[in-house]
Amino acid sequence: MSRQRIKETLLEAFAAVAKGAANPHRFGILEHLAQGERTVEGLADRTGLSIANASQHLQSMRRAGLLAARRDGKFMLYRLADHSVLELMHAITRVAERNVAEVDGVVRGYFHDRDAMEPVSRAELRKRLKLGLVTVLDVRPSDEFALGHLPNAISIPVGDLKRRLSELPKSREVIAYCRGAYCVMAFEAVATLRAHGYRVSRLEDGYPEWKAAGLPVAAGA
Amino acid sequence: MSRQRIKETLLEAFAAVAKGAANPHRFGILEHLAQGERTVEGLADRTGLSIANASQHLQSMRRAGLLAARRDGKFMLYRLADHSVLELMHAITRVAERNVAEVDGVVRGYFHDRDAMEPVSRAELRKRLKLGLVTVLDVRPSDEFALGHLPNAISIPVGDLKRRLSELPKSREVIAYCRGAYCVMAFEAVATLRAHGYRVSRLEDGYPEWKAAGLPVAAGA
DNA sequence: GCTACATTCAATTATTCGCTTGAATGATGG
DNA sequence: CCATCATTCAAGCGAATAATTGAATGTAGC
Repeated sequence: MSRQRIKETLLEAFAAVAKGAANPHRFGILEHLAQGERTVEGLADRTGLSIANASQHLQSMRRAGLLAARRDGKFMLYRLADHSVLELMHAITRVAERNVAEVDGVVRGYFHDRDAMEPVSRAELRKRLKLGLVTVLDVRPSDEFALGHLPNAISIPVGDLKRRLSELPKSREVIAYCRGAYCVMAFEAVATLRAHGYRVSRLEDGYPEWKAAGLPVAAGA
Repeated sequence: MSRQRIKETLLEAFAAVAKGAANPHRFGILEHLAQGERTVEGLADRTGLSIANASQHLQSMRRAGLLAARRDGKFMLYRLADHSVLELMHAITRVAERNVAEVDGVVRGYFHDRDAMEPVSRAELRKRLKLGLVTVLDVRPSDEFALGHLPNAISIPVGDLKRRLSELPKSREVIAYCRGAYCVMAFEAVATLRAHGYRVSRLEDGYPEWKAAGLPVAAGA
C-alpha cells in the first residue's frame, strides 16, 4: 500500500470519527451515553428521535468507533466505546466555548454577574465536601440520578426546583451539576437559585466527568 | 430563549465544530495548519485541492470556530484558532487509534516487530537529547523544516532518505518525527532505517505538539 | 489608473445525509 | 411454536455537501 493511500486511509478514519459527533442529534446522544449505557428506545425518547432514526445514528457512530454495544435479552445497550470518546466531547466543547460566539453568549445570557459564571472545579468541590461546607445538588431527571450520582448529592430535577426550594438550606453554599459542562439544566438551576438568594455555583462539568476521573460515586434508588 | 432552544443552540455549535474536522481533506488542512499559518494557495498545493475548493473549506472551518485568518498584502494567512484545536485533533486521533481497526492496521503494517511500534515520548527525547545520546531526524519537506524544527534536528525529507543514509551516524540512536502522531512519513522513515540496520524510533507526535508544549524550537534556513 | 495576482463569490451538478415509512429479524415468554 | 416487542433493514425523498467553473473583489506595484 502506497504512502499516499495509507495517508488517505488515516484521514478517512479521523474524519469518520469527527463525523460521528458532527450532528446535533448525535452529539446529544453522546451526552446521554456519557451518563451510562442506554437502549435504543431510551435514547430515542430522550432525544426526540424516531426509533429507526436513532438506531441508524447509533449504528453509524458505532462503525465510526465512537460507540460499543451489547445485547441484553431483547434490548441493545449502547455505550461510549471508551473514555477517549468522553475526552473527544470535551475537546469539542472547549473549542466551541473559546471560539464560537454563540456558546459564550449562552453562558452570558444566564449570568449577568461575571463571578456567577465561574464554575467550581472538581478538586475544589472535593475539598469543600470534606469540610462539610457545601450542599451538592443534582438537577438531572430522577431516573438518571438513580443510576449514579455524586456522594451525598440531593436530587431535585430542574423542573421541580422552584416548588422544592425548601429542601435546600439557605445557610450553606450549593453546588449544582447535571450531565456535563454545557448541560443547560445546571445553568438554569444556578440562575434560579441566585434569584432566590442562594449562594450557588455550578460544577465545572457533570456526572460523567466526575466518574471518569475515578472519584467516588453513589448509586441506587 | 427557552431551555430547549438554548440546548439546540449549543448542540448545533458543538456539531459544527466537529463538522469542521469531519472530512478527510479538512482534517488534512488542519494537520498542515498545525505546523504554522499558510496561504490558501499553499494549502491547496499541499492537499491537492483546487484553490476555490480549499478556500471554501477554509471559510467553513473558520465559521465553525476552528480557524482564524489574517490578511498580509494580497495573501490570506489561515491558522488554527488556538491550541484547543490541536487538542481536538489529538482527541480525534486517540479515539481512532483505540477504536478503529484500520488505524491500528496501518501501524502494524509498518512495524512487524512489536517494540518497533513504540514511540518515544517528548520527555524521554528531551532527556536523551541533554545526554547527547540521540540524533533527531526531521523527515518533513525542507520548506516546513525551514519554518521551525526541533533543536539540533537534521532535515532529510523522507523521499531523499535512501540516498542520504550516509548523513546519519549508525552508532547513535535516531529519533524521527514529522507533522504529527499519525504522520506517515515518520513511520516510513523508521521502517526504512530499521531495514538498513539503524537503531531508530519515532517521536510520539510531531513538531506542532512539541511546539505547543512550550519546548524549545529552532527556526530559519 | 492599469495590470497582475490571491482570494472569494455565484451558479451548477453529483453525491451524501437525515429522516420517514413499512417490512424483516431476533429474542422472550407463555 | 406463536405472539410480542426491541431493533434493524430497505426503499425513497428532500436538503445539505463537496467539487467545478467562471466571474467578481481586493491588494500591490508600476
